[in-house]
Amino acid sequence: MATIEDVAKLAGLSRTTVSRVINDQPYVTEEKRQRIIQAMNDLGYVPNSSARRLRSQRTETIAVLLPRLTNPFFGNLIEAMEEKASEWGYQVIVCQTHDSKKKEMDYLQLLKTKQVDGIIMASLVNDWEVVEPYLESGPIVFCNEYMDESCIPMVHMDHKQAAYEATVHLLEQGCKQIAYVTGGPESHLSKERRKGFTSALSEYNLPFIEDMTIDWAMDVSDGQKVFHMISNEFTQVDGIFTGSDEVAAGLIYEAASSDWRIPDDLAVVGFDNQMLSLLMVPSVTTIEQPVKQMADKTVEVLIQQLLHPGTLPAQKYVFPHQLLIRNSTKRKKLSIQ
Amino acid sequence: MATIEDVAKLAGLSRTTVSRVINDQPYVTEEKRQRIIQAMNDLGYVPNSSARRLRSQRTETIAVLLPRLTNPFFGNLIEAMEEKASEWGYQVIVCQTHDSKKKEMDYLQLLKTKQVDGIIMASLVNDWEVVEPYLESGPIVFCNEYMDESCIPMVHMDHKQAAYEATVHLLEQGCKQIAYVTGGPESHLSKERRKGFTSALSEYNLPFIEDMTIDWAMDVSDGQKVFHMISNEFTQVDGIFTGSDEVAAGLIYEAASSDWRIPDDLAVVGFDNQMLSLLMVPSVTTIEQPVKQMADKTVEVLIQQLLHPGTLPAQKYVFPHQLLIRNSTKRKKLSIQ
DNA sequence: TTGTACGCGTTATCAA
DNA sequence: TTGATAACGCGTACAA
Repeated sequence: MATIEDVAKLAGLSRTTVSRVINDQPYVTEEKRQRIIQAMNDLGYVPNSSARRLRSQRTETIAVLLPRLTNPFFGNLIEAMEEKASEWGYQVIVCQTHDSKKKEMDYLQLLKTKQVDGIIMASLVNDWEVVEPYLESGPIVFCNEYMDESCIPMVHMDHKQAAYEATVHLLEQGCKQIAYVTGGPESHLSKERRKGFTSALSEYNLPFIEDMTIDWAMDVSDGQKVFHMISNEFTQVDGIFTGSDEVAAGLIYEAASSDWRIPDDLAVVGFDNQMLSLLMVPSVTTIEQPVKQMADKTVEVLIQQLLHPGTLPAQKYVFPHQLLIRNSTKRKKLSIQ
Repeated sequence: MATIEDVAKLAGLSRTTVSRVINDQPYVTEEKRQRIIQAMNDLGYVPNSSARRLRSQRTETIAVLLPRLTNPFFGNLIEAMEEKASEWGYQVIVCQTHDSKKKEMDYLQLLKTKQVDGIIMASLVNDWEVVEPYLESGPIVFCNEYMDESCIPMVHMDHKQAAYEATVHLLEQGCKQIAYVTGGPESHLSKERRKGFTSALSEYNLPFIEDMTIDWAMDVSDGQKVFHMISNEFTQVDGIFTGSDEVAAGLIYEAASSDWRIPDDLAVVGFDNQMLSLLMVPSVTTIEQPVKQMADKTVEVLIQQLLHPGTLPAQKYVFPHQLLIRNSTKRKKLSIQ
């Protein structure tokens, strides 16, 4: 492994001069610059990143915390983040918390130990008071998840409003008994969604029925289970608000081999507008999130803070969503009425 | 930022002793150990990772190169890899090459610059001769992709055999004109698949027709385009071998709004057994890959090399696949015959 | 325009 | 059982 010292010796110059060439600094004669470049090539020299990090106190690496990559929403998110970060010369470390408080804390340690310059939290299961101290070690930005009491930049959409709109849509289709199906931990985000759901209900003078709430549904197979629960125990349910397209898909898949008709017996809305939701038969009404824009903005905001600390207010960046009405809720009965 | 020096001073001991405590080394009195632990807590001391890296020449980080995370196969792959790596205390850097030779090389540089200890290549677009020199800087393991001329560990399944079986299945269903649809660069892997495809054809005395080959289909929307090409230009086609479930899904989706019946007019096989392939109507016949096992083995092999260099032969680990026959190829006509 | 010398924070060696 | 000291490889005041 050739070091800067080796290059200097071979070129008959000092480490300093070599360093200047490496970092494109002025005050080096063209002739010597060439001699050094030659020497670097001859030796196959590459600057040692660990030494640079120690010296500069910067790693040019960020960590992205998220629950799990299996969820395509996060897959898309990190894909866009990696691309954006790479444009700025930053590496991205993937950190799957699996909604575990401990794992989330472990990954936050990356900031303290200086393995990363900053952190994006798209997973948030710990309370703010335990996260906050890490801010001393570097910037943190929330993406998707959010928390009012914190004072850091947040990039997300209005989940409350989105849930509200989806629920109103179900009600407009004539649903009288809507089940609320969600998954993952009780995060601030999921609370917001629930608020939107209930506020739509109360607008239609309907109560929120705790019995018709399921809080463990995260993927397709959970969706299948949900359908069986409903068709066995809650036969009066005629609409479902779902926190994910996967759950909605599992539900619809299972309904196909029953005598329940979707949307007429059961209207279903998903969330995220995954490819899946378009391809299902019937296609799934869902909420479109501007994933790429949110990812780009998040990385931008974080890197901005790294490059120019303290110049950015702890702003909220709220992105627009869109309710995509598809066949899983379009009731024919109604259009005839 | 407290350093080891600060801790030493506060505890009234030397850096060396503190270092011993940090690294759980013997030869420290219990009393002094406690004093040091106390001091560390008081100062909120955390060892600086950059300094450790420089000193130890190890980063405890690996890079995973892959084409893109949008493809759920790679999403699942890296999810499993991150989990496994995390068990060993290793960080994972995501590197999306987008099938670009340049990006692939750029990411390989991480090894040279000592930003990572080792690399997993699940993307492989460069020739072996340009990849090989990087082996000097650390171990590389192939996953999914492979290359006979190389001499490093490879973890994958038998794509040739898988493609062969899928094609034979189409032929058994009575297909006479099978289109070959693939995407991405001409990798060794895709060549293997094609070999399997052609060898099945020739076994049934059918020629490989270059005209009925499409090499740019990678996702759902490409699948839709493919269907239109076929229904407009190649109406004689009655079966399709597809390199991905996404393409198969797009094709099937588009066929639904035409007068083509699947599988009777057109039988379709996918690849990877994504959730999607099960949920489509009709469900998609596909090849199941043992993603998690492959991911685990790959990480295991790489870390093995990091911990005990030179103890492992450059073996191939070939995992079994499985042809899952579903409705997109099960012809009713035939079962009556 | 170039070089000397120090420090970034750790750990390993060796002597006490 | 403990500590002084020398690396690890690089960047940068400061001096020349």
